[in-house]
Amino acid sequence: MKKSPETQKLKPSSTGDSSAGQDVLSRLRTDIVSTVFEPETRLKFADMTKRYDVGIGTLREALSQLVSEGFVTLETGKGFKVAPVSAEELIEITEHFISLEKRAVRNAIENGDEDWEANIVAVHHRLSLIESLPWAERMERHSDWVQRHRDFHESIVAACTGRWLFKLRSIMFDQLDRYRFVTKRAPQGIGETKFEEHRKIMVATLARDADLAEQLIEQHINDTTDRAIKLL
Amino acid sequence: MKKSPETQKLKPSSTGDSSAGQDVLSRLRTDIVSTVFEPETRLKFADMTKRYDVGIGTLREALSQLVSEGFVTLETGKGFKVAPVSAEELIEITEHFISLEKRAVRNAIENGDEDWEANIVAVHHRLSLIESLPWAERMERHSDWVQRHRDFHESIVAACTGRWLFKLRSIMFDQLDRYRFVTKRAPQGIGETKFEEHRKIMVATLARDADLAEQLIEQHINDTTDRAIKLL
DNA sequence: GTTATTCCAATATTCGAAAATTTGGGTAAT
DNA sequence: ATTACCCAAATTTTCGAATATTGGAATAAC
Repeated sequence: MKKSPETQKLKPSSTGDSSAGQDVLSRLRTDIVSTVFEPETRLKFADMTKRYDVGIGTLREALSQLVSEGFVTLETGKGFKVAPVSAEELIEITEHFISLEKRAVRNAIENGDEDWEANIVAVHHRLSLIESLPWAERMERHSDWVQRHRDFHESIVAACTGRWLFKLRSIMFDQLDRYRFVTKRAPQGIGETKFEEHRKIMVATLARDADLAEQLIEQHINDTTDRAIKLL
Repeated sequence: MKKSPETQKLKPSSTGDSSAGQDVLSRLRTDIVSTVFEPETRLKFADMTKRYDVGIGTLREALSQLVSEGFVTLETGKGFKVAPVSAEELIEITEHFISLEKRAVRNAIENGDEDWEANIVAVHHRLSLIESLPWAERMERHSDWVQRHRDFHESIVAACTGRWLFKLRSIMFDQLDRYRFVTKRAPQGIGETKFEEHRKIMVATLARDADLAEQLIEQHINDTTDRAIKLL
């Protein structure tokens, strides 16, 4: 099983633990978030082994982790399915995420150093490169956007000293990503609004204004969720 | 591979999805929580397959889930290790658990029905059977106690309607369990105190007194954590 | 004596064949 | 027409052999 060269794709803020099995986990998660597999879809091994070119065992291992993360459900004997989505769940996830993210931002602002600041600026720049693109082009690179958007919000709270606070907010963020895909079909105008919101969040964070940063993030997330519910 | 009859062991409040693979996950988690494997211990497949009498693949699948749950770490190529512990982490986990549990209890008290109440009483009784035992005997059945203690606290918040609130509080509870084992070496007197605390929590919950239940739980958890830190 | 290299044993990782389970449909009995 | 039962196909679950990787000891080079 030769590794194709494109595996070497850059992963800026990722842990960097390359491995055949970890790759399929990552790809699977991205495919679910990007709704390549719709909610409730049965994930059959026969199809999957061909799509990802790995053995049944390896696939099973990746799927098992996604069960813990809440992306996939497992009924013994019936196999794996993509977890369902609902407006109700979106609302709850949003609630928890905002609560955790606000604490994480405050913590990060208190503890962040110069490297943290520099990374935010760098990652925001990468995000803005896609967000300032014409709508059609931006849509083509949607999966890139998903990754960079995640990186941006993560960079903001990267200096958070609470390991579990960070972990819990990341779980919730990944879940929100599942719902965010809906806004992919949103009208064109939204793009610019989000672009501006991200910039404001960055500025407030770098200015160490925790109150403002908290407030902006809360608005930013609530706004996205409201829009998503209407399109759900 | 014939299923031994004792597999039919009763699992009161569990999901009830019996399966060879799920069993080993459950057993493995219990063993880690019960510190059968000390933190930082390497989890070698050669030993494990004999201990749990399952294949490598099945074991790997269970370990993968435990990585997501935070009990185990995985360094690619180097294998699985039991996650480390620290007083710092214990404090943070306690903080998050109390915050989540308080919300979950209040929610459960608002939404619980008669079945919920009946289950609490039943599960508490099972717990009390062990907790009222002489100290020496109780220690012998420590792993039973771990399970029943978990079931008790879970039954209290079982009626919580927030699926993710319940899930997040469960993640934190399981993590706390890892640290609770330390109190296994605590002086004898503690047992009776905890016994009484559990009873009070049950009574307050059944009386639908959310404020009191919240307060009792907070004390109960903080007390356990304080004791654990001293013994760490 | 120290550093670098090679090799080997121990271990982790991956895979697909075999066993066990579920699903769907066809047949017979009511 | 409806239910119960059984069989066959499809699918999941489990396992251990085959492969790849790591760590360290023995040897060689400096």
